[in-house]
Amino acid sequence: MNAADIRKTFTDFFASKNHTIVHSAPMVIKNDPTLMFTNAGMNQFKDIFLGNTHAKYPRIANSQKCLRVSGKHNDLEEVGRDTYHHTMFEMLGNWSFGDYFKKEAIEWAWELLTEVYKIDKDRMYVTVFEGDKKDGIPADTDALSFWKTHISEDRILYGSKKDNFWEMGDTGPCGPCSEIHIDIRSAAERKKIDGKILVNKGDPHVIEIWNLVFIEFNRLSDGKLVPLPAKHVDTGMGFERLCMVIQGKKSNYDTDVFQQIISEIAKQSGKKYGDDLKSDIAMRVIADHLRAIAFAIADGQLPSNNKAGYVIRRILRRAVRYGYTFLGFREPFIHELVQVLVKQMGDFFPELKSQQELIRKVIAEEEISFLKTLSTGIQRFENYIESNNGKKIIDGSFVFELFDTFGFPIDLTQLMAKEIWWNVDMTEFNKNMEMQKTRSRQAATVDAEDWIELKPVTETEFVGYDLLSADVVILKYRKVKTKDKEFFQVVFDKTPFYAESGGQIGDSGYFESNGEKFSIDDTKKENNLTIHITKKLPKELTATFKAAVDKEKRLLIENNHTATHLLHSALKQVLGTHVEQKGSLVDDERLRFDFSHFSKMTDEEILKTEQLVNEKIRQNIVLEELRDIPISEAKKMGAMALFGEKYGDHVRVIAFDRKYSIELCGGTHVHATRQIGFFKIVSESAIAAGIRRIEAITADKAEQFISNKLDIIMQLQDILKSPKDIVKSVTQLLEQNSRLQKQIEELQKEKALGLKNELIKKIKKIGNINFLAEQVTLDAVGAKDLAYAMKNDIEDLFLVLAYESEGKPGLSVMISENLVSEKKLDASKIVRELAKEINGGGGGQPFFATAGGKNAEGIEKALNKAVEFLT
RNA sequence: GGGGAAUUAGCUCAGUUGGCUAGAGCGUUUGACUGGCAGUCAAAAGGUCGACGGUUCGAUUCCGUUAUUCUCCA
Repeated sequence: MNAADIRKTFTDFFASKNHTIVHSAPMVIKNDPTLMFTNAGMNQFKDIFLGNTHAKYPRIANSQKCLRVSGKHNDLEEVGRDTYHHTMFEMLGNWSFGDYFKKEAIEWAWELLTEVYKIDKDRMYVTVFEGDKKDGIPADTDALSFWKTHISEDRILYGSKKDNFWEMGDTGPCGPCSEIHIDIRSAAERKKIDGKILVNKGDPHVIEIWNLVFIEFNRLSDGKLVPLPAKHVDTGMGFERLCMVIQGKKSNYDTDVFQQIISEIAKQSGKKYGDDLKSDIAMRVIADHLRAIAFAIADGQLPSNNKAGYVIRRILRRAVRYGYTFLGFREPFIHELVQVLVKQMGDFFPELKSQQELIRKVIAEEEISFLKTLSTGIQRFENYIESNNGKKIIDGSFVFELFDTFGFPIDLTQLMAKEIWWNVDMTEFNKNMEMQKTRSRQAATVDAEDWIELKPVTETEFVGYDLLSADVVILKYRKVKTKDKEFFQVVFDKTPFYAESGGQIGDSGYFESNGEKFSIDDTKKENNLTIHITKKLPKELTATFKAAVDKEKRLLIENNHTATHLLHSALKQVLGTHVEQKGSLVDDERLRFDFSHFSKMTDEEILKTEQLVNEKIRQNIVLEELRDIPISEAKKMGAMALFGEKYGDHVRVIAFDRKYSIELCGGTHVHATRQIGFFKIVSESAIAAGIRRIEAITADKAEQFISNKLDIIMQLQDILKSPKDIVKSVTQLLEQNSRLQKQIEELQKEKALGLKNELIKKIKKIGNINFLAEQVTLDAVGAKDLAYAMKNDIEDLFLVLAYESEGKPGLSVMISENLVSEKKLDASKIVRELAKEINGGGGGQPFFATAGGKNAEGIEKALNKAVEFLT
């Protein structure tokens, strides 16, 4: 069975058990501060388990794209070294939300594995929870007795809380779990050691294949467990592992999921997979990481310099690094593999296929930039070796700097050091690393107190589409302390405040009761919970409050959000249908829209886009809002969905003329487009390969922008005495100007020459030195110019110039270089001496120095004193 | 969220106890050589030294704030 068949068999099987098959949610997560990427199949159902949302279907099954780069079982640096860990993987799962429980979950898992996939029963073991005295939970005898009907008791093992009790977090839903393990070792090995002993011991060939979680408790913040009214099933089976088992391989990487990619890498590098451990690891790393990056980009997460985007960048860089070190790649190569991946997975994941070109370009760009990072790192390394000639040991602090600041991989540093028989001070390096870590940890501690619940928490009703103020009560609140801030998070039963989402910033405003008014500074969403941020709490918490959104600000935000939709459609018309939204920011000041497009927009294209948007604004198109319609219907209407939508069978559709703009969107919009007034693009730029960014403004901001520009033109016209053609007249002026400039320069030269000649006449010969100390009516720069000019003309010069500018006295001393060396004269020292007379200080070089002071009366004295330095 | 670094001519970058009236290579323009292409030589143009504020007689250089980018940690 090939991988595609195995996947299909899974979904078909659960469909036959009355499960609804849903799509994989995007791998990139928005609106959850605790998670950047989907790391388990259950993520998209988290709200249901938390009780924030109701389940739409009682039974669900799917294959979910997941990404794991850190965590207790998975460290990015370990992926590829073994044969069964991955960054990106598919998790097959089935769920029950308050429907079936342990009996069916166990029965079906067993049926699917043994009867459908025909896996040898003799190789399987299962584990059940042994109970925990501290928590006061008994052993999972239910699971045990269900298992006994399928498998002999000596193949059932007890697991501790660590392995067999699943918790989502410190608090929240949790429960015992039951794992199915499989032994894929050879017969000879199995004879030597009983597979039972190796379960959960890290043997790569005795592995967990399916985890069945039975969610039946809720853990409170004091650590107590209470039974849940509705019990859920949450299962997860690693797709790649399953393929390995069914295809009779010893490594995930030997399955058809990876082999095509690996053989392409082998071809390009001229090495054979299986020949050498190090190059094998490199090929596995690259094959794995390619999948992670490609899917992340397809889901809308581009590599960038922070947060989720940086995680993606690092995964890619790790792949480049392995290719560079172990396979000898010196040129970008990973982007060439994209086509192989798309050929293989593009059918089941159409998002890969539709964005193939973008994925390729983005990866290529990133590869180039990392290869550059490597070469600057090598340069720095070589400079260090040269300037520490023969030291034979590289300072830990230097290695750390190379790593921490310039991103040069530590293992490359070690490799390069080894090649020239140098050592690296790793103790010092690790010390630096440890310091960095503790510093970060300290800064990251957000001290959130427990939620204080005033009323049972239900879903907060959002009324902000229709109302800007509402009577609300507080459901719960908590105090949060960060390093330099302290504030409260408040949850209402309903709210007109829009929580930051989909690029639109959160509303601000206030809530009040009994004449007491409290500002709401921001509104955020956490796990579907709308959180209002305020600095102060009312005394009477149980009162009914009037919660009101800052109306003006909201209107401006709506202008920009609707304009974003109009722009999106306009771009598709002007540039083509390949334009896809890649990011968006909407606030009360401006809108920022990132989209896929491969070349710089021309001035005409920008103009055309603006014209189209403004035309739509003038048409005063009325908002058509379909608040709760099935996603299938929305798609039929042609709504643009972004990065694939999260599961949920009802969505909100926003249309401004169905033929023009129709999008799935949760944001707030104007009632009719004329409110936007005017739309103006202020910049168009590149933010990544194949991605462009437009920044634009609307309404009074746009009006202001235009009137400022017009004002400049009016002023110009005024200044130029209203010519017919401003451009022509300015051009003429510029020409004239440069002509005059040259004349002035000549005149100034003449004048300076005059001044210079006048001064030259005053020069006194003292010994063989040409001495002059004079006051001039120049400023510091003029004096400097003059001094340099004099130096060029007069040999053996000793010149002191004094001047007064802006009421302050200044001195400049210029001494010919030959005098400096022959007579050991030092303008710097001299000027400091002279400056005493004007209550000042100064300095400079031996041949030229300046000083400034406060006492202009002293100028004459200073000039008189100058002659003393000649002897 | 925290730490480090970078930002200098159209491009790639030099420029350390703060003072050499800011430099190089490539590119651009002009001129000469040549039948043309190309090339060689010569010359020129081009810089608010990211922005703002401070210290100083003087800041590209030191300090602070900010923007953008890079990078490591959480």
